[in-house]
Amino acid sequence: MIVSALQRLVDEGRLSLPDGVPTQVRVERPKVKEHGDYATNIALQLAKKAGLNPRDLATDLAGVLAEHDGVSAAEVAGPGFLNLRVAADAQGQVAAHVLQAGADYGHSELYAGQKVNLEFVSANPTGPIHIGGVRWAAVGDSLGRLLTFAGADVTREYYFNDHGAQIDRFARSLLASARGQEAPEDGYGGQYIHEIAADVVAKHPDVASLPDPEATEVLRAEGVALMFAEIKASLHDFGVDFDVYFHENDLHESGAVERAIARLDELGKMYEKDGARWLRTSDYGDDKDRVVVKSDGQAAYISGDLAYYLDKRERGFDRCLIMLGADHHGYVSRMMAMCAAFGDEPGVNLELLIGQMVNLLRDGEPLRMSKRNGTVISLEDLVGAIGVDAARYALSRYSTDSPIDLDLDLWASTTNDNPVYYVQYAHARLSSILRNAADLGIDHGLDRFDPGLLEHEKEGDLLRALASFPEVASRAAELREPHRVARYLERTAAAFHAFYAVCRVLPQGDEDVTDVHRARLVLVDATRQVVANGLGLLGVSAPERM
RNA sequence: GCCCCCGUAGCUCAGGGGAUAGAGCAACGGUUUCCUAAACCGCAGGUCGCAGGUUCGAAUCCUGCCGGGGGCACCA
Repeated sequence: MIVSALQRLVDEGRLSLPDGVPTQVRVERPKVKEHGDYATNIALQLAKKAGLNPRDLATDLAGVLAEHDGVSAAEVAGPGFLNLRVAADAQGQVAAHVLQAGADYGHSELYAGQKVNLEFVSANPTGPIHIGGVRWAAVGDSLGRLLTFAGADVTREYYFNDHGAQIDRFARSLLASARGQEAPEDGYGGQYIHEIAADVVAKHPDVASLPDPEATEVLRAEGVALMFAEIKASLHDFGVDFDVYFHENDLHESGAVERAIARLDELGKMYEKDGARWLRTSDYGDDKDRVVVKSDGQAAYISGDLAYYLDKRERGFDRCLIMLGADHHGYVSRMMAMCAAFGDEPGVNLELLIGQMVNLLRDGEPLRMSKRNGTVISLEDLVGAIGVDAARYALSRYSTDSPIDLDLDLWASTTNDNPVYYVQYAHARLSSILRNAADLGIDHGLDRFDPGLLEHEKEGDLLRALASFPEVASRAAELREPHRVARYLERTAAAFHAFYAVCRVLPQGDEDVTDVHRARLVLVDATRQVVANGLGLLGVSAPERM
């Protein structure tokens, strides 16, 4: 629209642009509503090229744009901003769009046709999921929902690390417990070790008396299976289910690791030094090359990553996203280098999302966690303390770039300052109005909806909030930032509560039902839908009553 | 020493180059004959860590410094 207006000015000889008319003009929704419904800074950007004063250019543009249907006003403001106002009925129409789209409102085709692999949590099955992993469970799952909403074909994947030294330590810790001995120096402690060891012993009464290698093997296999089942169950209770549980062991047993290394060999990315086989990651920005096969012939950890990445690509994933904690940020450059070594594009085919840590406080003091001593705060502990909804919301509400301090006492006792209730309460209130309307037999079908009746300031605020949901959802998916949805919901809930305080929706007493009541009910219905859609993206429930 | 993240109101944090930097909590003062007061309204609170640079315009982008957190294996 603005492009054609510019073109018209040029055609009429009122404007000359040496570089031609831009094909794209950035239009944004201003933060302050006094600046209209849409605003553009195009005049500021083009003024220099056109040799005009920005305000004059903006004024000319405004004159052309104001003639457009659906534009109620075009104003020049500040140094040369152009603010556009949408006619009231066009704005009110948003509510009808929302109800027509229903649960799909906000859906986009941003990633249509793309297969996305989203790997997250991937905690080792050597203990319960601890608090750090829970953040990725909440954020990762929500990101999965967002990407699906943005049209991607998403596979949630859990990389199940059942190969290597940590599992060995786990098995030895179980053996020690089964024999009533102290946990090994480098092992795991804690109540869960004893419980799992006891479970295995119940199944295999003679396990403690077997020779070490056999006993360790039994405990490893059974213990890992039990631990894994427990992790899966607690994630499920948290509302997080994975499509694929990928076992690292399979990569080693199927020859996938050898194939990945052979592939890199063909590409000339490998060399031998000091009896080990190295990958030239430093050619692609890594600090130094990495050992893939150790001098003792054992595969180094990265070999599993190589094979795993290749496997994902061979399974047809266009984008592989991996969520990692800040303690793994050192892997980013080597993983990206690995991606490049395969001839792929880092940042597109492989993307690593680094999130900061979660710290727990009790009585204002940091809680020290130690796997050795078994002082872990698990997913169940957190959920037991504050509930699934509050936990998921609290963990998703902040940018993953910032560490969060969760004060357990605060979250457990004073739920009042928890924003999740603010949003959920809005949903309950909305549902309540709709229930009451149904009881009164008021029909608010769209055939009778007159969007022009929604002309109160607070109705406008609310409509603008509803209109911005699709953009918020796709932006959150694009930036991999679910917290934007939470913040959006808080803004929208606030707009609704403010509307509710001044705009009566249902008729009072013997009052007749008017089209204003019906129009407001459409708005309420639409708001409920948007809040429900948003909460759904976070995996938080939308209660009908509170 | 090198790498990553952060530094915005008393506290916890939003703010992907724009207009007067926002919200919740905490503090203070109001609002309920009627749709859920877990709400609303008002008031107050700021050198956006510091210094340069780019730009018509910087909390936002670049460089340096200071402060906090995390990480730098032929461990996994």
